[in-house]
Amino acid sequence: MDEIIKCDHTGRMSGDERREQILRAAVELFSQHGFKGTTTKQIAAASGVSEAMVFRHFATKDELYGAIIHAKACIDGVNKFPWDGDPVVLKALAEKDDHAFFAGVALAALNKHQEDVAFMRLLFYSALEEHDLAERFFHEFVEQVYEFLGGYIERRQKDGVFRAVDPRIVVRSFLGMLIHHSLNNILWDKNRVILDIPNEEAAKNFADILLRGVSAGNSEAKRK
Amino acid sequence: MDEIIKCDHTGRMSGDERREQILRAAVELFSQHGFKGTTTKQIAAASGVSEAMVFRHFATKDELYGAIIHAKACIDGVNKFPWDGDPVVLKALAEKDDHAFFAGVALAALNKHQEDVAFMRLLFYSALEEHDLAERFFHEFVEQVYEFLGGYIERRQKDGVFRAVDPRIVVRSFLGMLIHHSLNNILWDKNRVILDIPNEEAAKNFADILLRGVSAGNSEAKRK
DNA sequence: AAAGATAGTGAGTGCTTACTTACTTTTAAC
DNA sequence: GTTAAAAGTAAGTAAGCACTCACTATCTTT
Repeated sequence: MDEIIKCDHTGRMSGDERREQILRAAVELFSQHGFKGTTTKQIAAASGVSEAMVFRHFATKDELYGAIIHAKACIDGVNKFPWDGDPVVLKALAEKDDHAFFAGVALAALNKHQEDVAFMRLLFYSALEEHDLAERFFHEFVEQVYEFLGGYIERRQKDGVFRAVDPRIVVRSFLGMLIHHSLNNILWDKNRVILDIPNEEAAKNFADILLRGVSAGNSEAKRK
Repeated sequence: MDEIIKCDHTGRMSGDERREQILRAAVELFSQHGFKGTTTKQIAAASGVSEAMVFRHFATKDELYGAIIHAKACIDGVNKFPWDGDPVVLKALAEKDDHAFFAGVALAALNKHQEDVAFMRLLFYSALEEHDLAERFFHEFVEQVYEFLGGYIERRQKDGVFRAVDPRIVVRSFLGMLIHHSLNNILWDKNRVILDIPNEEAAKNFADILLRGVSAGNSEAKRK
């Protein structure tokens, strides 16, 4: 009869609601202090419940970590490219508009990094601590990015637009620019002392440098 | 009279010797498991002494970490560029041989990263855990790299050889290629599944892409 | 209103942590 | 050869850790 939306953060919650809240708190804390640097007590406090409740939902701390991986991988879409469905990128891809394509990919990636700092930090912690997330992320996501971007570059090489370089080196260079830029903003230069530019500008510049860097030369044809 | 060199690793050591051994063990362990993931018991065991000895040399775990920072920063030369004193880079710098310069810088950096994986990991842990090392490294090293490389780029722009781009973006792109490549090899793709090339080749390719990417062009500019 | 299920807790468990104390062994200077 | 400093340790300590258990409060179903 009365289907009141439960938005009170204080009282008793349904199992699923509480489970998600614990998960959210754990993501935040693990991303801030790492797996070993976060205590179950902290997680309980951040979720507004007793420690016992945390262990009712997740048998061990490791299982909680595993659930985070699952949630991030399946729901949040680790398997999905940040530029998936982006009309600008899609159009550029179809029309072989190199600059729009690489700038679009770059912008989508930079925006994603900026929006989900917690996930970025989690990813780096998991790589250092050698948890599953890092390996999984690498195989399920990074390798596909190399395939996708590398494939595009290969096609453009066949078109005679890009010069002959190992496409994987080109992808590495490009991802290097993007990820290093985001990493700088997240980890080292949070106040953007060295370089403070909007993502749009950064994306354009990175795409520009890369494309000029791999173009077959200006005298030749551009499009086939 | 008898000045026998002490090289036995088993028996009693002088204070300084033991201190250094503890430091070495701590560097290795902190770089592997992070600050919070390493116990003083582990450090003691790895140094071949009791835990009490660790605390005789370093009053707290934090002080031990501080000593590592100091050692890495002052002795190991965080303030020094990996390419400092490199004859190839020096010659290229004097002769304004752009490709030799950037390839030389890249190679020196990549080699340094490969040789001192422990330091790289320590640096990333400290950035995530927000210890002093990260901030110090940034201010005492990274900012100088931007100044050094940015200065070179600026000069070449005045020479009319490089096109007009914010030099800091160029530096970020270049460092991005280098650091991301090393990071990939250290953290994610240890078996070099995606890309397995010697540092020389990587350095050449990165320099190549960057230089073509920022060159003023032999006939005409491309955009704008 | 009774009953069963579920949300929730306080007060533990045994183990590990960073750090200490009281004590013994080795070295070296006189 | 005595002695005093320095190298070294075994056996602690209190606090903190992941995790448990016995129990209560609240909701839902009938």
